[in-house]
Amino acid sequence: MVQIQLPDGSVKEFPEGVRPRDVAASIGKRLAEAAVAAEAKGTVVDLDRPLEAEDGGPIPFRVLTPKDPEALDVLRHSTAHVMARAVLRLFPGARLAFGPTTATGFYYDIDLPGSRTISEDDFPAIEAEMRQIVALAEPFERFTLPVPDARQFCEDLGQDLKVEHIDQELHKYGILSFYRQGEFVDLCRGPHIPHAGKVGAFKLLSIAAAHWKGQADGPMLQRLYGTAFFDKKDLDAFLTRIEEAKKRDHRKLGKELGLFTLSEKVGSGLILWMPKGAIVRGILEQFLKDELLKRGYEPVYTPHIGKVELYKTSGHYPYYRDSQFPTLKMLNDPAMALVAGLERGELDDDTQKVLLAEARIEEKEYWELDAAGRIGYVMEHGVSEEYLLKPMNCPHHIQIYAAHPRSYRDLPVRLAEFGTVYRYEQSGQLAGLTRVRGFTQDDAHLFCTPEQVRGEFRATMELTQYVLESLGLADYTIRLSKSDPSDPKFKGADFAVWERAEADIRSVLDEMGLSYEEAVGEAAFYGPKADFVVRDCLGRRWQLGTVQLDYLLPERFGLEYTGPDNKPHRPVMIHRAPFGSMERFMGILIEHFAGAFPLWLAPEQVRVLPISDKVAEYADLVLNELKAAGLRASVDRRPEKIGAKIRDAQLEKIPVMLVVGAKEAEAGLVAFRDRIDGDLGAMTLAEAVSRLRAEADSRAIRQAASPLSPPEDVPPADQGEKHAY
RNA sequence: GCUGGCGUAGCUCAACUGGCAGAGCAACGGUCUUGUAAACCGUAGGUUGUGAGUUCGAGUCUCACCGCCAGCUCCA
Repeated sequence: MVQIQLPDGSVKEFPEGVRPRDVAASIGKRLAEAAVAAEAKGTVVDLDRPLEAEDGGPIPFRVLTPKDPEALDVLRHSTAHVMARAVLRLFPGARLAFGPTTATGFYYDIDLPGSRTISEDDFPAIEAEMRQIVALAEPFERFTLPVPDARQFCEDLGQDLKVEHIDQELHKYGILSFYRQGEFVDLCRGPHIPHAGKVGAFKLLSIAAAHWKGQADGPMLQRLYGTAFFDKKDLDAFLTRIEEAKKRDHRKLGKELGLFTLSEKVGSGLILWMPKGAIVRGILEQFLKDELLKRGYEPVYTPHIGKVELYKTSGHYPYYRDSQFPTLKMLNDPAMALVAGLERGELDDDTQKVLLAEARIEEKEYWELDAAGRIGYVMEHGVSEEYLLKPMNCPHHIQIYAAHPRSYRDLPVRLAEFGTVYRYEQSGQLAGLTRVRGFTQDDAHLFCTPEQVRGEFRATMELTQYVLESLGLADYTIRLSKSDPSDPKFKGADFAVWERAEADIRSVLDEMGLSYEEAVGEAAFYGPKADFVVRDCLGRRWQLGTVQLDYLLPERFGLEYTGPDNKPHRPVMIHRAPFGSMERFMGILIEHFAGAFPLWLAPEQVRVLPISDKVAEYADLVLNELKAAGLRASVDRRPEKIGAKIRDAQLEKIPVMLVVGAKEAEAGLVAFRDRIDGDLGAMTLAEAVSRLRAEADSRAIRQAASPLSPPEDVPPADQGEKHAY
């Protein structure tokens, strides 16, 4: 007998091998009809999967219906099978790779014969084929085979990617499961819905390429994305939400609202801040600067370039060579003379010989080259100085720390700078403000004693939380990024030190009561870190604020302080940036507010709207009062009707409009119109000003009730692979 | 960097299978003097991303390059 414990706590007995379907039926007919799958002992299983007795007492069990989120996941995975089946019908010879679900749908990686690709034009045909399959409502039938038979079976099906996967990964499981649906059979862990008829609504969303098993040098597969729901209404709501989310895209809003721009003539990934965007960014920077001064930081300024040796010492240069702009090379004087002479073609061999010697250039290879080759050779070897656009600020700040002897009494030293750094990101990776090639970090480096580490780390975490909360950004997760001893990135690291650092961070996070996920291998090469991760309007995850613990760079640069024992000690460094990058943060903030910044951040806070130019003089008076109160204001003097002026101000997302006509001019009033609450009626100018000042000074955040909940998360691939075979 | 898609006026988009590059909004000029989300009339605006090629003829077809978008890989 099998003992089954239902969600209400009651325990029922069934014969050995009873199927979840039977259990559901024993509870009620409607439940049995609605059943999609079941959860037994915390695992989601098919309705036909026999349940076996356990030693540990009754099996916790519940029936999953379309109301349960887990059921949606099962449905989507089954829909992925339906899609794969449709594709195999339309493209005979296609080879299947992986077909997992994601938080919002599913995809299947497919290799088409003859390097054919799928395009969106193929979607209607695939969807039509899928509809036919769904209409047949054929069951998903599970069967198992031992590895050798399973391997042969896949080979017979011509699914050699599956064969490869069995050879490399799955062989260790001994027995593998398959699901059959009509003529279609797929190696798959399951579980699945009982039959295809449960698929209420589905849609293919996009097509893109993906590498087989995520290996950059592996073959490219077609990744076909789709989503499915039990109910068409849910699908429609999902699609509407995607459309709404796209309207928040910071790239679209940034252009519409004149916040920033990009120019092909300047270069990809290089942001040009326009006046309105610069105001918002400037306010954010000032907000943080004020906060840092309160918290004992000292502002510093450092240049945009540094000698390449500096970054060789820090270790950044060798590690990130591929993602840096090339170095700036300065030639020594004789080398420059040599290049200039060669370009004019007027140097005899003797002169060249003399200049080569003066430039300290090895001449053996030189003479084998033609004139152009010689110029290149000299430019390569006659270098006196080589500079790098700084890819991060720490080495400069370290030099400030090291500029004079430090006592333990001076620590912690907290050096802060909005430092602009340059990284040559891969072209395909650039995206609006969120991934760029030049950006400004709200950077600071803390130098402290080992005893101070935990306190300083906690203080910086609290600062970051304060900053995010001040901006109404509550929807973030914290990621503890750790080392990975098997990753060459951490080669030569002292893992005893790393473990201590990771334990320090973990204990601070626990002490603060913060929940976090741990990410192995995500650490910086010099230390573990706690990252604040937020999502953009499309659900993509971005790292914003970060707090990083570093025992390595103080070592590499030989930093010291004198301890109470009058002996030299090594300080510990904390790298931290609450906003992360100003560019990325602005991008996220634009999307967060949908471009409608709260009063204290809005580029234009108030617009005075005269009813006609008969009150132009009064409008100017109002404007001057607003400006005198430190508010960013303008007057709309266009010969338009008031309705048009309101509409335009509303579309520009200006927080407050002050409408003035003859009535107001006569009585010294303004008609106060709020972007969110609408017409609030007439009030004195003084009243309006104090109201505005109060809202701005309190940094209040009011947002129009948004029907748009944040989009669902798109999980990292490793979380999405639960149906990986 | 890789795979695929897309580049037409400042913006949003038209232009049947190759056959005279167009509209709305914005801009500019004028009329109207306006009461809480779009007044009316007119003017101007283009080497169709760049460069080659095919063709009597290219926005449209081919190739290369540049840029953007999605995904993959990467991300100090």
